[in-house]
Amino acid sequence: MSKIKTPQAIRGTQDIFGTDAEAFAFVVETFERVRKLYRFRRVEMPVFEKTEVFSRAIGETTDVVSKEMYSFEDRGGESLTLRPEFTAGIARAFLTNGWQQHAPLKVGTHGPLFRYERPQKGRYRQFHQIDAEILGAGEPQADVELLAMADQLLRELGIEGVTLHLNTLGDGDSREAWRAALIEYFSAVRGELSEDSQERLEKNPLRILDSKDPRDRKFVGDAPKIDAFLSDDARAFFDAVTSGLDAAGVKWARAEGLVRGLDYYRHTAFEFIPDEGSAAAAALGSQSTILGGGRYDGLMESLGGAPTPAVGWAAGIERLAMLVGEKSEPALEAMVLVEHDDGLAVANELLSKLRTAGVVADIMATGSVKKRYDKAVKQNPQHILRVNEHGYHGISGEGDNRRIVAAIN
RNA sequence: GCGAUCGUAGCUCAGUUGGUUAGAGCGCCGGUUUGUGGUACCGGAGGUCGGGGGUUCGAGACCCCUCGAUCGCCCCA
Repeated sequence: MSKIKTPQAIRGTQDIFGTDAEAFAFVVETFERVRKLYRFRRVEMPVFEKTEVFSRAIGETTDVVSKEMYSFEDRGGESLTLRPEFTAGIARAFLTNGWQQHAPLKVGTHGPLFRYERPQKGRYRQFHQIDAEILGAGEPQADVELLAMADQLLRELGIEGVTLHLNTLGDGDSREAWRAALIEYFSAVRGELSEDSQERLEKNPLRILDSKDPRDRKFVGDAPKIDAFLSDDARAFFDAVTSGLDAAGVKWARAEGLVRGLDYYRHTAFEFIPDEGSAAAAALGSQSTILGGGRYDGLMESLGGAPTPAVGWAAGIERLAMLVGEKSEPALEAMVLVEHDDGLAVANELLSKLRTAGVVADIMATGSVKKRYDKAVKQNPQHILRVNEHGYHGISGEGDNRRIVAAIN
């Protein structure tokens, strides 16, 4: 018999099991419940799209597109890509399916995303997000509702010590003027910046603002602020968002340095980040953003559609699952213990009745009688139903067993 | 893409300055003793020490490469 080598899992993928899987499911279930409260409609999206959907929407120069996508040619020679995010695909669907007729359209979804990155705590190559978008809504009210939903979700997940960091990038003109000012400002001290930021100066100068490098931090404080470049409209928009949040009881903090890495963002940008020193911060390590998003009014045009305002956010399920605490698997209410194999038929009948009645039940029917009891007890059942060759002959266990008794009679 | 640490049975880990048949606990399988559901004990299976090269009389221990994990940088959810 030749030795077959077991193939190993692909780097950066996870096999989630037990209490971790329960925490994962808890996040998804809570999201689904809150989603319905806010009347976000469920959508299911393809896991892959034509590569251009992402390259055009997200931006060719972004790290996500330039070095993190899983792209391949299908048998027809077409370049396809495993989705690295939800937003671009949802925007494409909005355009190709004529969802304009439903605008403003609130949708939510969840599922796996793929990014070729170095795996790390809270960062995987196949990871999972929950996602909420409001398409075709240009009013600040949409931003407010979306953020209120995110805030409620985090509360219902029982996650504490997390703050909404909020910023505005202004409209397209504001953003460009600010960007130009930042380039001018940082170019003057170029030689003193970190190597990373010297490169960012070319590719994405906004990102210098949230650099962690002390060499950069020195200059960030005095860097030009977006507020100085906001048009009156952009300022009014942001004010409407913040006053709406206040009215909705959503706590937030202004974060002037907060920017987004993807090209399509305008106006509102936000991240929910654990407070320094909190348990959540410790649990997440350096991958600290648990929910992030913003307004992407320019995205539809980049996909060839009519100008369509939209806002959205996404949150990493793995990161949220790390914060929701231990989620135990459902308690075993009734264990049917088969003391003799001739009792199997009776046992199966009992099991059927129990489960039909909604009782969490399992069966133990292998090994010696002693082993059966030992193994059954280790699963910590609330009650044990004994079955032998003569049939069912009793129930034991602490506490109320009326549901169980009623189910089997 | 860069850096640091790490990789021994299913799991958690020991394995002294390189030296005879690689160990423990838990788990698993079998049994004994108890016990009319949580005990104690005995035995067993299971590892080409992540993989590949090299140094050496001899390497799980040293060197190189590679794969993977973990944690940072970067990026992002």
